[in-house]
Amino acid sequence: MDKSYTPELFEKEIYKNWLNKNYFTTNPDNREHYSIVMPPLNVTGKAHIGHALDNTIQDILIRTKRMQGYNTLWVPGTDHAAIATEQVLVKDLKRNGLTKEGVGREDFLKRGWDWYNKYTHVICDQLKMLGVSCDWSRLAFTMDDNLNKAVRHVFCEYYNEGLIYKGKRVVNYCPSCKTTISDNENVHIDQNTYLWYVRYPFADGSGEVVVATTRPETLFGDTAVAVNPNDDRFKDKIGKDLILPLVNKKIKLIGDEYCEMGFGTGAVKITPAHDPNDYEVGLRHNLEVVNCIDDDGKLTEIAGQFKGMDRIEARPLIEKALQEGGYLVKKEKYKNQVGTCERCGSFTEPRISTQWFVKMKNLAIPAIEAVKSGKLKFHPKRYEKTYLNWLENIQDWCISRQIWLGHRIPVFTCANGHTFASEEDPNCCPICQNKNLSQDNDVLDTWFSSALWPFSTLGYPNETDDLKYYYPTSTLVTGYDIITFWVSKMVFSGIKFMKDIPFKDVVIHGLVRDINGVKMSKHLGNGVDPIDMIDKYGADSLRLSLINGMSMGTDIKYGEEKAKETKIFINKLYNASKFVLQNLENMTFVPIENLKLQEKDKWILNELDALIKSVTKNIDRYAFGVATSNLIEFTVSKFCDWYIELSKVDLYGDDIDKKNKTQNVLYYVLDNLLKLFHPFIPFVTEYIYQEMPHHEETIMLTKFPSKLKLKNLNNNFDYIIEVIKSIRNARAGFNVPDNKRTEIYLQVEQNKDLIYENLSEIAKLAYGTKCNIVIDEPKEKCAKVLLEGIKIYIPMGQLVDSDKEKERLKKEIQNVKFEIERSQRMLSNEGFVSKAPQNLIDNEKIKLETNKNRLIQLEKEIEEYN
RNA sequence: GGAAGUUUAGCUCAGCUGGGAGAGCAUCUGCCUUACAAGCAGAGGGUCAUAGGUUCGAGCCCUAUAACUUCCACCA
Repeated sequence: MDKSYTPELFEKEIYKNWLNKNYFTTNPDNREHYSIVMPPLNVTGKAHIGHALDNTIQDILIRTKRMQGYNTLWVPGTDHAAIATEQVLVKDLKRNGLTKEGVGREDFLKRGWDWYNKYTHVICDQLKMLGVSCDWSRLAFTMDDNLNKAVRHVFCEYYNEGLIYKGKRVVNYCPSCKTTISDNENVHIDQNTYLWYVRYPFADGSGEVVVATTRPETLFGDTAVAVNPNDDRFKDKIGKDLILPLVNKKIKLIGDEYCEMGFGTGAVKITPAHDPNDYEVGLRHNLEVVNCIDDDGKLTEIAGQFKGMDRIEARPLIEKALQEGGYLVKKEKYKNQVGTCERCGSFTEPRISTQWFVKMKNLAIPAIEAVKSGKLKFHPKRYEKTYLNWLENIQDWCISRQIWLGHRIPVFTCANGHTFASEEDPNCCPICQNKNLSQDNDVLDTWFSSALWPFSTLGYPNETDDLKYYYPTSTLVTGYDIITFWVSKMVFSGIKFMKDIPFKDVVIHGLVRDINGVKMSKHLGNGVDPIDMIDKYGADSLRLSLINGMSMGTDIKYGEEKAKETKIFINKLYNASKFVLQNLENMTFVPIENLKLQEKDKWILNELDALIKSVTKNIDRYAFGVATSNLIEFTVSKFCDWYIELSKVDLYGDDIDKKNKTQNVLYYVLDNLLKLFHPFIPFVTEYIYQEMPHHEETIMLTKFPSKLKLKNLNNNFDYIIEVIKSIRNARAGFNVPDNKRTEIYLQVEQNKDLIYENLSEIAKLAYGTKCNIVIDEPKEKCAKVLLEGIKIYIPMGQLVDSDKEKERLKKEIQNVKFEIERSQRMLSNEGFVSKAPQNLIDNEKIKLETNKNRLIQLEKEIEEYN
């Protein structure tokens, strides 16, 4: 082994070997299954740190379950990310002086496929660097033939059941991406703008109505002004005609509850084409729908002189025109929220258009029930609220997008006007056999295909063995940001088409933010590149740094420092392993249960047993951050700081039997520790494991440690640790440098066997040359340490300062007195004595007794100084 | 406007069903002890946001308050 941990020397090689040996590939058998479908990766570029987190968590689960004997399947996959990819391609075309319309749909789609073929392996290779143990032979893509088939099948099922319909709705439209976007993709941001007060005169000259608006450019699409029917100010004027400023068209003043009485001027302009509420009002009052903004976000003909201008840019000019026409009453500063496109950031326009929808009400009901009944669980539980809240207020799902990349809506119309959905591309109309067919131009929302992910990747709509065996999957791991986007859609789709929920546990993690808690973005350049971290610190360091200390569902502040710190820890583990391996020469392997263990051995095995329990428990409850903290704590503070140091006594000693015993324990503990660590840091554990004697082919297929079968591990070796620590403390109190070793004298009253067994250990770890058992106090000038059942003398000649020593004793007396008081207070509290558990009370009594004895000793001691 | 989360050492955060406050980094002191100086040993540092309440006992449960963060929502 190299001097220190150098992951770049072995990570790639190890992964290649795992792949070659097909360890990740699996098929149905008679074991219990554990399956996960990977949230599909967007084929738009590089993996980001969120991918690293999400996939590390999944890999931890898969690797643990695999070692625990389950048939573990992890299906990887990619998503066509229609809008994002289309944008990139359009930009690319533009650079070459082309347009998508220019090259045509067919050619454009071909370019899409070229893109996917080119970039799929980029992101997959990056995941491989992370060490993910998914079954690459099953890599799925949302536009694969089979997934395509699933999408069309599902669409037709919905369609034929009447759950899909075409309708007019006001939807969010991004003029820059030139497509409809879902409510979820419409991001509201705060905006400082103005409120324009505009005068709408009555046609008969009998005064005016003033309305306030934040969007004067939509004025051209106004087809009414609404007031509250109970508003005395306007009551009798309802039904009269108003003149629409600039357009000089007559529109009606209508009464509608939608207009709140106390709000604003009491009157609101109604633009059915460009506001969802106004559209509703329009329906109630049979208003005309006038589009004044076109597909490009430009004003239409109705805007007269402003025709062809961008809606936002036209604003100041419209304001000017209103002013000149005497229509502008005033303009005041105003703060409100506007919708922007999640992808490109441009202002979105609510817009009336014809779209395809899925009726959601009935689909949502069983999806709600699945969570409420406890069949489907979220971890942490609080995210069930997000999920339920959304489903309980569900709106119909707009599934059509006006782009080309993606699954084209399989609805056809023949020359005779028959419309039908078809799973296969049809030759003729099933009603009239007419061969002149045209297909709907829109494609489906990408979430339509990802909604089917847990079963489409397993072969649906075919009834495959995979589907029978692995569905429902076990766990879904994802961020809280797509609970509504994706998780909920998979649940109702699964229930609808597979008659069962798609997974039993949903594990929600937080977002990875930068070290200041700011969301990482290209724009800010504050992103941490996971590949960069892997290059610098190794994949294991990246993985562990993301997981350690994390608590599920809350955001992580992440900076390079964390990977750096983690690498230092892994180096420690690496070196401890190296120490063990270097000292196993001539070891006679003995099964641990056949060894006659020493107290220190029992102690470390006891600690190991506790570790196994807590790691297993915390993985089961998805508290990975706690599991790794425990592992690290054990490694550093138990194994390295104590057991390895203690082991040196026997390893370097003359007693062959003791040496062999210690070698076996070291081996046993390291072997278990590596296995416990493997799911979290797979590479380095495999690397070290391969250096171990008696190893199997790979650590990843070994059995995950379970509770030790050893008996009688209980012991009080902690007492020895206390002895050693108190000697170190006493020395430090006198500023004795660590390299100045002294003899140590012990007056032993209790725990004699334990102490005698560990005399060399105490000497070694407490900077002693030797421990001597004495009956009487030594004549030399010594620092004294008094513990329960033992008096320790450290001869330090000139270094001992009686005043200092007295100070130290005084301080100790103070502490002990405080402890005694505390115990007495508790034990004299009747409530405590009558209600607290017995073991607590007993403990307290013992403590009180011990401290009382100690106080007597200490006081005697200080007496001697005086 | 509705909802959720966070608030613990100088910094980043752990702390499972309530039973004497923890880690890492940073700081200070001493050590190149043959696994590791990317290290070892020791030390300092916290009215667990505030105010009440429940309890024999509260970082943890309840109620208010404050600050920050996030999600959802069509208010001109």
